[in-house]
Amino acid sequence: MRRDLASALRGARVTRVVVTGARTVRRQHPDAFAHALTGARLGTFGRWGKYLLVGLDSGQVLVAHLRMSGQFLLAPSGDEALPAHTHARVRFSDGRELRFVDPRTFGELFVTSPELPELAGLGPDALGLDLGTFAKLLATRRARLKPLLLDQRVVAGIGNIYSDEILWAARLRWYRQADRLRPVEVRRLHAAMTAVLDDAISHRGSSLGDGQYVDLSGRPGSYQALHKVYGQAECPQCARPLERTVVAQRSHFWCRACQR
DNA sequence: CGATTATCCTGTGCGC
DNA sequence: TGCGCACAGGATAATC
Repeated sequence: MRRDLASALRGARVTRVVVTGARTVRRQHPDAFAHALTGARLGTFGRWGKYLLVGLDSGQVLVAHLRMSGQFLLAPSGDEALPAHTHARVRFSDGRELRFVDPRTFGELFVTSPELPELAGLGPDALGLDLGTFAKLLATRRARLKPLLLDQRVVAGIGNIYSDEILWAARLRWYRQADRLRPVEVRRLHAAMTAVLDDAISHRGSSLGDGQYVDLSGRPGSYQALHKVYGQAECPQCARPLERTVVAQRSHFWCRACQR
């Protein structure tokens, strides 16, 4: 999504902002949000974990999180048909319009200072975390691996799908304690984290049956076809039925034979 | 520090 | 077909 936004909107000038969903812009008054954005030119497009960071020429930053059901959709000039659950619209000087669509309204948008005070406490991004730093981070945590990978304060950017895929690729069980991994296991976990996330991004993400996640043009990703365990019935390695266990209030899929 | 639970919402798919 | 229920990509506050 970051890459899509960057290639479509770098340098675009905001001419009008309409907020129709108060829950979507809830950290600040919608009028203040609209005011901070109107007239700004979009410059840089960053990402920290699951947060999208759009640098504005005003020096401020537009922060977005899609949460469970959020979508960014870019409509061509003249397209007036609004999708259901459109909560915010950002119009550009060339007539195009960026829509934030979000049925469950968990997603959010806000404009803040480049110091990103709202994101204090967010851990380092999972991509770009070197092995040594990752190993130190694990060595200080007693938590089990599945909850640890989901904890954005520890490592930012891994959700329920990818934590399952990463643990399977690393051949590690969800309840292994982070500070008790052997060095070879830490290396496997780090390699799996990097490989799974890189692969998922190059396949443009995972879109499940209800098509919630789509790209800026409304097209689904294709990584779901490569899921090894998430939502699957049997292990692609050993063909045995996968376990499905509730961990940290989420469904976790794992193989009793292949993961230790 | 770590785990567990409830909560914020709407849509979908299932069994009956 | 219609109804009630379980469940869904996430994060956070409260509680133990």
